[in-house]
Amino acid sequence: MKNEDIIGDDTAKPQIAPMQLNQFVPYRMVHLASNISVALSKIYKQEFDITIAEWRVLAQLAEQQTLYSKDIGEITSMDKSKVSRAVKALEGKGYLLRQTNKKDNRAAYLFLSTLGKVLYQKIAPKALLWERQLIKVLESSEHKDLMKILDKLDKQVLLIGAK
Amino acid sequence: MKNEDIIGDDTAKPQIAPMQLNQFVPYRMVHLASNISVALSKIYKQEFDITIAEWRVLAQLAEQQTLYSKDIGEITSMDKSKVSRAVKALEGKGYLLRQTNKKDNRAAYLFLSTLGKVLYQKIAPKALLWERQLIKVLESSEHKDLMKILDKLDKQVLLIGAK
DNA sequence: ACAATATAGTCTCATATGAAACTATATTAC
DNA sequence: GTAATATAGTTTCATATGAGACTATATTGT
Repeated sequence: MKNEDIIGDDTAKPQIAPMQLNQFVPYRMVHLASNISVALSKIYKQEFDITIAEWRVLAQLAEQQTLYSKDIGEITSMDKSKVSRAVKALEGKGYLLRQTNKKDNRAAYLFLSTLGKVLYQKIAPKALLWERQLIKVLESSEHKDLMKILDKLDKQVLLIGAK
Repeated sequence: MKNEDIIGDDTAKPQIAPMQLNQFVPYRMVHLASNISVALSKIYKQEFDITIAEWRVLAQLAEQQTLYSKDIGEITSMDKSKVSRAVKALEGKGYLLRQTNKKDNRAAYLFLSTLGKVLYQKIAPKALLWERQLIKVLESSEHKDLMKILDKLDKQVLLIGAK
C-alpha cells in the first residue's frame, strides 16, 4: 500500500518525521533490553525449560553458594512473589535445596543441588557465548564504556526513581 | 542476622564471591531497563493515568502524525494484541481517532485528537526532564557513546536473536 | 471470475505478574 | 512476661500478557 492511499494525495503523511523517541534514552534502553530478554529466554526455555526468573536464582546461587530468598530478591530486584515461585519451581525440578535456619525458623537458606550445579554449568557457557556474539560488534573500549555507563545509570535510577 | 548463624561457623558463606552476573551485559541491560521502566511508568500512570504501551502509541502518533496499528507494532516491537489494546484504550479516553482507509477496509489510520496532542505536550516535557536527570551523571561523550552502542546492539540483537 | 493465499486487526485463552493479605516466627518496648 | 511491631516467605486476587484462533477484507494465480 502506498502512502498516497491513506486519505488521498493531499493528506499523505510526512516522509521524514522527527524521531524524538529514538533519542530518548529510557525508551532505547527498555526496547533493547526487551529484545535481548526475548532472545535469551528462548535459550533458557527451549533448551533447558527454565524461566528467566529461575535462571537468575540459579545463577545467583551458583555464584554465592547460599542465599535466602530475601537476599535474592534484593540482589536481582525481583519481588518476593516472583522469587518464591522461582525457588519453588527450581526445588520441584530438583535443582535447588532449602534448609530451615534453626536460629530463625521463618527463613530457609537455599543452595543448588548437584543437578542444579550441572544445569548451571550447561547454561552458563551458552549464555556467555550468546553475550559474546552480541558484544562482538563493540570495540573493547566501547564494552568498557558501556559497563561504566551502566554502573552510573544504575546508581542514578535508584536515586531519582522514587521521586 | 549474622552469616555465622546460617549453618554454623564452619560453613559460613564466602564473603567475597565472584559476581559474574554483574559483568553479564544482557543481565545488566535488562535489570537497568526494568528499573527505568518502573520509575517512568509511575509518572505516566500516577500523573496521567496511561500505561507505557499507551504512551508509546501516543508518542509515535505525535511524532508521525498518522500510522496504522501495524506500523506502530513494527516501530515499537509491541505485538499486535498489545497495540490493539493500547489503541482501544486511547480511543476510549478520547486521545486518539481512527478512520478506516477507504482503499483498504481492513486497516484504519490512527491520529491524535486535540486532547491527545495536549496530553502529549504535557507528558513529553516531564519525560524529558526525567531523562535529563538520569543522564546528567554521564559525560556528554558518554551520552554519545551510549547512543552509538545502543544502535550497534539493537542491530546485533536482531541479527542473532532468531538463531 | 474464482480459488488459494495473505493481511489488518480483534478476541480468546492459558499463563505471568505484582500488590497486598496472610501465616508463622522473631524482636522490641514496657 | 506479654503486647506491639517487624520480618520471611506463601498465597490470593485482580490485571497484564502474548500466542494463536478468528473475522473481514484484499491480493495473487490461473
